[in-house]
Amino acid sequence: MLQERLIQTAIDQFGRFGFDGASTRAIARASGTAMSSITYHFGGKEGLYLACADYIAQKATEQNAQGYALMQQTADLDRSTAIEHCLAILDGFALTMLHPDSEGWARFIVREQQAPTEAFERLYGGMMKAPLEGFGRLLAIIRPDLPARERRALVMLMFGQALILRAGRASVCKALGVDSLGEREAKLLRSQLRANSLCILNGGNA
Amino acid sequence: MLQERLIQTAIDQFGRFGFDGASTRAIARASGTAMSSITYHFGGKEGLYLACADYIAQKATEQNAQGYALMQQTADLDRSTAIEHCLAILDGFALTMLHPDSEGWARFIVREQQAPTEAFERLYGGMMKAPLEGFGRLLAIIRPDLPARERRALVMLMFGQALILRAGRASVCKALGVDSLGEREAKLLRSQLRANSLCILNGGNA
DNA sequence: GTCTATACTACGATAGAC
DNA sequence: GTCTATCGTAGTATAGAC
Repeated sequence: MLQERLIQTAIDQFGRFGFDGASTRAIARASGTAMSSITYHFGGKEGLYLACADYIAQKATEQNAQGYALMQQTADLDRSTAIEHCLAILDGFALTMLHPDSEGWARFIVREQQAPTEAFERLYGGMMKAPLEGFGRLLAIIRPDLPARERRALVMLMFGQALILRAGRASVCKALGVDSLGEREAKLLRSQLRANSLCILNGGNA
Repeated sequence: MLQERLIQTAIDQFGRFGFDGASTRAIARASGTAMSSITYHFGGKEGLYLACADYIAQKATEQNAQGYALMQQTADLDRSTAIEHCLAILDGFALTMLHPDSEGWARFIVREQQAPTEAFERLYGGMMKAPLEGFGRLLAIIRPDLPARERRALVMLMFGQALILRAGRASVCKALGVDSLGEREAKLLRSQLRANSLCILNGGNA
């Protein structure tokens, strides 16, 4: 479909060059159509930008369906099961951050976080709010000693460990002495993330 | 000085709009000079961009002088002192990420990490390499059980917890239910970061 | 629906006055 | 060293053909 092709190209270009740096001409050309198609389908450059945010949120939600499942029925979970769910969710997030496919849209999101616009509202509501709150509910089971405020802070810090794999990718590569993160590095980082997370989750009882 | 004013303005504009999105005209205008001054002093837009990277690395190094001090003499430290040094360094990094002043140049760096250019080489060599390696040496004292490879991964994951306070600022604010991170939130996040880090550093012995 | 053609604005680089 | 003026290029938006 033309609209989808335009959006996919646009996500890459907006992520790479930013809203101002990307050009509708180049996006249209790379999508094999004329620039005025963007005006027709999305009303202009800004409409296309917002459509990109919606598209990312929708695709991410679809792709992370099993992660969502782990966060839904949190009512009657025992502690060790909740811990395994947390570890699985974090590992899933790390896998996404490590996966080459996330490069394009992750750039888009990281850029939005630096200077949030209307597009960020759609991204947060569409793909972040539910997972973060679900993770927080699991934490409530695992660390009942922590007040809700501390729990919310803890959620973000734990996700930060995985976020750096994308947002600080260049530094991670340098620090590990590699040009890119391959299978070997992914394995290393994921197992270290799991170990760290276990320490943190058990922190209240250590 | 005119050159410094140009650089400071440019860091803000490049960080906000990216290399292509920022305009030399706007940078010059906001600095109270003509666009051709950029050509004269820096050779052009790209020269100004690289000068920004050098400026950031230099200022960050100056400002973090005490953090560097904590990482130099690592030879004969006992374990609990090394732990306190690690916690202090991480807290210093978190403080920088939380400080409003870092907003401008942090945006510049986060952007560079997404699509590294020559400027990233200067940033890494000028302000990241030494701190990350120093932190790694402290970790070698604290967690002698960990191989060097695992240690390097651990360093990055730990810094990730603090990095999200800048790179994922918009999400952190949303998750905490605030519009911006004030004193209250800073205190909360820093103490939770300290608690997490203690758990991780003691992980090998728990 | 998708194209071409056009109007208008802004960009970076550079030459030359002072 | 800093300015103004100008050139060539590229941006978005829009009108109108098909």
